[in-house]
Amino acid sequence: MRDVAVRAGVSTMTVSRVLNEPGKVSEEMRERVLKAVREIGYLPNHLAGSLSSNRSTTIGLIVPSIDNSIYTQTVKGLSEVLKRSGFQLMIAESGYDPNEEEELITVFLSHRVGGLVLHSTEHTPQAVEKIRKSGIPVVENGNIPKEPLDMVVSYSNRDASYAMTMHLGRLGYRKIAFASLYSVHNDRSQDRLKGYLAALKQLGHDPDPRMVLETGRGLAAGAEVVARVMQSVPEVDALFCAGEVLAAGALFECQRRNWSVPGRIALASFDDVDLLRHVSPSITTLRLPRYDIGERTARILLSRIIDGADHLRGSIVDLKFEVIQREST
Amino acid sequence: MRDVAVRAGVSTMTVSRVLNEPGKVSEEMRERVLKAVREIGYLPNHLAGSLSSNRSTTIGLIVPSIDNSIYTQTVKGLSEVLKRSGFQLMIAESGYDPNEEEELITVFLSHRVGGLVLHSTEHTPQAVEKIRKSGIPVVENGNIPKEPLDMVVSYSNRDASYAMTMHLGRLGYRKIAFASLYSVHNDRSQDRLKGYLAALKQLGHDPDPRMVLETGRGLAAGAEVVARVMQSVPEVDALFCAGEVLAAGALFECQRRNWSVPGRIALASFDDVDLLRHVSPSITTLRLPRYDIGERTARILLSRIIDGADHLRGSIVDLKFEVIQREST
DNA sequence: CCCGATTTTGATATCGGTAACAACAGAATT
DNA sequence: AATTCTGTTGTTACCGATATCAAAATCGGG
Repeated sequence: MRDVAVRAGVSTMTVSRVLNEPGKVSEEMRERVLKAVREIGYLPNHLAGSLSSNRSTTIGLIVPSIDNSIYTQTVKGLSEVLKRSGFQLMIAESGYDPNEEEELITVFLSHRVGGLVLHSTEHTPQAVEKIRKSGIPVVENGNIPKEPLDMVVSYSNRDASYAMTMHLGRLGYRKIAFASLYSVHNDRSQDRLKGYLAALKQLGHDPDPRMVLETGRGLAAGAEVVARVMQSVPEVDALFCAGEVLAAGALFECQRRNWSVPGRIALASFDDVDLLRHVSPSITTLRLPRYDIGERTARILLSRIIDGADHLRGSIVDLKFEVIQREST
Repeated sequence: MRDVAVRAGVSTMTVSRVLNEPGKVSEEMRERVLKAVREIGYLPNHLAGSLSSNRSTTIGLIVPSIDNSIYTQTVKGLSEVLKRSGFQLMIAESGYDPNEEEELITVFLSHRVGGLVLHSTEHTPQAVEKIRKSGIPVVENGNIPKEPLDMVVSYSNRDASYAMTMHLGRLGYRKIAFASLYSVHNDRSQDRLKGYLAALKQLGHDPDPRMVLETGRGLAAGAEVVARVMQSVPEVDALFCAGEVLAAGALFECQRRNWSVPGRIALASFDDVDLLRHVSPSITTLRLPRYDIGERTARILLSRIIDGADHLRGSIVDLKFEVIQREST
């Protein structure tokens, strides 16, 4: 930068101004400086800038696992909006582990990120403490927590699950089973279960522990879960899989075993991915605002950081979802 | 840091040493400093550290699109290895556009990343120039380019495509069609086509332009492509889809139209994802070392950055792939 | 027990910018 | 014409760490 300043015959301060607040510099200076910048091929040093101004254009994002098609839509939304404002994303995986998450938060804080986005809504007390102390804005994304850290942009897992279960009930299914990922350290799964149970109650169905299943990730887990429930409760007539991979796995297993869907058993899913629309029968599911969550998260974070919009502190954005009725129910 | 130093009654330099080169500090000092660090809850400022030492623990990664299950495995490999060495990943999407890529490279350079990982192997001349000038290590990931920028960790798209086409030929298929994504600005597609054509030649089949198809992304594109080739060349007996989404889309379309697979038409895919194993018929495909690519990329980059392993400059790691024979062929 | 070698610690400059305020010129006000 | 205001540019200090080299402490050997 010094070189640019010398070449343009101005002070470094003027160069800095041309680059950051062009309005405050006269036409003539601006051109001289920009010319020098071009000639030298000068690249500003963001590290120095952030250090000096105590402002950072980096946002830290922690997702449970990067290779999950669900998060990628949100990441895309985030990334696209942030990029437009010259912000960058630092991404890390917590592997569904709150301690790992805490570690990553520490790393991001020491990188002095301007904001944090957390997909999980379960954190260690130390993590909460560190975030509070840092004072940077945070958005939680994966659920609507009881005690938000700061801002929240999400849909309600409970409400979505409730809506789908009610939908199945209204379609006339009497024995609706529910499958989700293991719910330890996963309040999304827990809330989905709550929604299911609340809907059953509303429908006047009796909950049956044999029809509430938990399993791991992957298509194989979906296959396993549908086989399991068909065996233990032969009269089951619908299976609501709280996860699109589980649902797809369940469908493939039904096809293999020649269980007609929805004739023998109806299938419903959580989250709308391309796959569910293209299999036959196409699968009834919930459309969740994954991309929007990313977009809104970015916007609200930028408002806080750039405009200092302190009135947004603690705001909760509960985005809409939709039940998509298809052939599988 | 100053606070810590005062509290421990030492100089900031000693604090810095305790944190970065504990071996060079006496037992006693180390404990005093660590105690003070804990008491104050001190978080080192990475920005300041990087600026001062001119070393960065951030790696920039540019992928064409984040929401592509193919890249996520590589990202995971990268991320896991980097994390172990305390490095962070900055991720951005180029949207398959070299100009956008150049822009992002500039941004990353101004963030003073310690290294760059590019999935694309096509770059603007300015991008190449900037990278050269910066002197930081770079790994290209998506293909093995004719003129590497620096290091390469990849498999050969051409060889993989050749291998699968030969495999189909050896299985006895006589009319093998080929479908890929649009090949403009996409040398992966181009190389896959080359491999296909080379194999046809080797097999003594005549290439037929009606059997070389290009299309967009998504399951619908796969459906469209199989319908198109069946109509224009009814005697086609195999379709090699250079992309796992295309292959899945093609299979679903076959199921819908009751074209038996592989009886009426065989299907082969590129890339091994869980889905292809679980559909019926399961789909013959190529297993590519996606995760390994990430892992190796991270390792080689770290060697360059931490150990200054200059002999690795320009090295090319050509990773192995595998043909997975399944029910669809 | 002293001297040079080695290890440990500290003082200072610096990394590349920006904040804060000072200096100055020309325009507007009185 | 003197005064105030406004807008532009420069000066200086500092952001929070590390590199470098000097100073102090420790050590081993004659």
